[in-house]
Amino acid sequence: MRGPLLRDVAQQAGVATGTVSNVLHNPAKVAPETLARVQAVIAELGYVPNAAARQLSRGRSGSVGLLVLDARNPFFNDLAAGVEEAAGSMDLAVLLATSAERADRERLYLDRFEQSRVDGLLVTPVGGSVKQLKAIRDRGTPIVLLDRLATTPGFSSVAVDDIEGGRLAGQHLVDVGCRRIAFVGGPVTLEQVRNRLVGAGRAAEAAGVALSHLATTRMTADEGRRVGSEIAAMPRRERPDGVFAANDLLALAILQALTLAGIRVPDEVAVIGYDDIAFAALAGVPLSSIHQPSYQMGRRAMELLAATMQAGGDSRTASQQVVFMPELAARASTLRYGTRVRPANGVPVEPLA
Amino acid sequence: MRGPLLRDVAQQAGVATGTVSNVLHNPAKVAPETLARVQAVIAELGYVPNAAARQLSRGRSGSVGLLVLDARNPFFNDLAAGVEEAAGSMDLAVLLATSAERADRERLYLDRFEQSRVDGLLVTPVGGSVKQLKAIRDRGTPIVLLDRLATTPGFSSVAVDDIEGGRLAGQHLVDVGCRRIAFVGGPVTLEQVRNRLVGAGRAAEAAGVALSHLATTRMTADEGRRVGSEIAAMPRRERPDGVFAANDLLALAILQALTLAGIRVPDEVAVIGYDDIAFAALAGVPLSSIHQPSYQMGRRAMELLAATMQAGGDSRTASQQVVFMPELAARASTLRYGTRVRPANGVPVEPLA
DNA sequence: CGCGCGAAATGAACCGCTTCACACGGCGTG
DNA sequence: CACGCCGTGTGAAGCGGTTCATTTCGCGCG
Repeated sequence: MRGPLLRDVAQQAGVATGTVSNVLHNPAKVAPETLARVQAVIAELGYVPNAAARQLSRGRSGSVGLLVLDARNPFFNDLAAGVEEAAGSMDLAVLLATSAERADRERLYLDRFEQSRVDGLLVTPVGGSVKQLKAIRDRGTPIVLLDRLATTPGFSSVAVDDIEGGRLAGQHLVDVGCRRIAFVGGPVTLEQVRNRLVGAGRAAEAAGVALSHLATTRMTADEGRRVGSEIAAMPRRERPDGVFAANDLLALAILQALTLAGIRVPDEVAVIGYDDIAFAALAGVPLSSIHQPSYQMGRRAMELLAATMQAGGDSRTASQQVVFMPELAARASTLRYGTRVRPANGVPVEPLA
Repeated sequence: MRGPLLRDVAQQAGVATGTVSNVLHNPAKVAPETLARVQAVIAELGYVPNAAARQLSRGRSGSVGLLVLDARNPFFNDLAAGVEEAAGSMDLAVLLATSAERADRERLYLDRFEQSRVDGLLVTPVGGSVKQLKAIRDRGTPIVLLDRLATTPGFSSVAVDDIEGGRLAGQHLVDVGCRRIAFVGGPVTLEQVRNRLVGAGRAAEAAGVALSHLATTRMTADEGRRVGSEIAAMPRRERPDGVFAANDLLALAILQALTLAGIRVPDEVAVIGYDDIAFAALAGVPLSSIHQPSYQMGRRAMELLAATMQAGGDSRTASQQVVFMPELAARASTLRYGTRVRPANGVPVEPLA
């Protein structure tokens, strides 16, 4: 039941195996009529090259591994699309895997990738596997860290400035007149959460506005609903008049809980999220959010990786850190009547449709 | 710069290559102390097996290919998660790719998968590549079609009954008192859209209710907004009092457009979507939808594929069609005050093979 | 004491392709 | 006319594992 081999094609066409190989990869090096004949035989026999054999003899896989935290998160989907796009134009295949934020799965997939001899690796690290990453890199596989600033020297990375993102969100709430801001998110073991909180804190402090932190155990809709109801249940004068949620899923759930409780958004409470997923703009009250150029980040990361791969063979190239700036996408959930908002850096403010 | 090979490990540990291979795959066949010694050397040298070489000599890849239409669609994310879960428990790796509904990409990835000698293939066909799929199957790779009933004999498939889903949605709108229903979606070249429309048509007809079709060119938020505004702009007596959108993205956009235009949902217009994505329940007015057991579909498809793979080697097994039943998820966007809705039928029905 | 047996280890043959040193005319050039 | 070169082909030597028939050895048993 095994299919025809390259040597079967060669025999059938009356040429050497090397010639068939050339027909496949260097058509220019083959005389026109030979080429035609061989191609005909290939079609006739239904020959399908064996990728494993090719990889083995070539010594390169022609693919890169992409390990993300959560395949269901739109942010990572966009990121992956960007990577794929860039990889495609370089004739590289992308192997995608999800760690689901679990260290054991991260280890598993990193192992698999290394065994597959990927030419490069793009990783959003769960954390804790720095050692393994170093080992892989030291064995010769270029690695670019994603969505996390490389603290460890020797790694390149593409990330977005979460502190600045937090600051933007906090400043925006201040700008629309909030005096008691609540930051919702957690666990703080997540670097992103910490940084966004820090950024918001700076903006609040600078404006002399109070900032509280309502912790969540995870960033899910359930947790958002819970916190939303808690906020709604607070006595009016203690209640925050501005909520900054660490991601859009939380924000949307909070928004819903508040609305259901009869609290007017943005008049009584302004709400802003983070990530600017497609559904943010689709909410009943369109949700303000912090936009990250996820697609571009993916592209850029892949380009950076490619550069490292080129140089990587022999020279120890300096690592690069690319930091993207997040942007404010202001929508109805924060834009109170009569508020005037300074346009954020470059970004079109989108008031109601 | 090349890493240590299996034979280096063997030499260093003073054993034959076969023994090292056994240490890796049949530890039970190796004497305890030899095992320990070899493992120590492996760790010391940082030996990483070469997957290509292993695959070449074993003749199997230990992986399956999964080709979906759209990686950004939550439905496919869930499906993929189900596949991955099932595959994981069978020690199979999943290679994921997106055709983006483009026939050329479908061809490309099918080729790649076949060249990688995947042990099986799960495909949501774009359409038009039936021929290629047949060829691949005839060359010996088991294939299970996803989210589409296999019309071609000889293919197994896992799908959901879209006609029934359409009927459920239509019936629900009838049940909550709608007399003029609009179906929104397109293009009708998509089988799913056609079937949902047919199902809705049956329910409407049976109840003697009018059903119109507002066509869209694509199922995107933009198109939803457009149609939503059009509906809002209609004179009241012509306006539908129930809208069934072919997916949730459309539905959410319509919902938003109606709300923004000051039309009360569900009182003036009831809205129901399809897919029951996570964000449906998070909308300002929680969106009713038709739920598909995407995760289970993924699991089941993988199991079906595994069964085919087992049998596939020699016997020509009968193909199986598994059809899941969609379920109504009734929420605020259709539940008018005082309406009584018959509970939807309980459990997914799987007709046996 | 000789024999058979199972546990442990061996190592050469293969898996299917790419590569590359080399062969073989035919042709323009000095 | 001899030479070198170029356009075409050739085919054997790897690439790095797995497999399996075979060898080795210690031990219980008649």
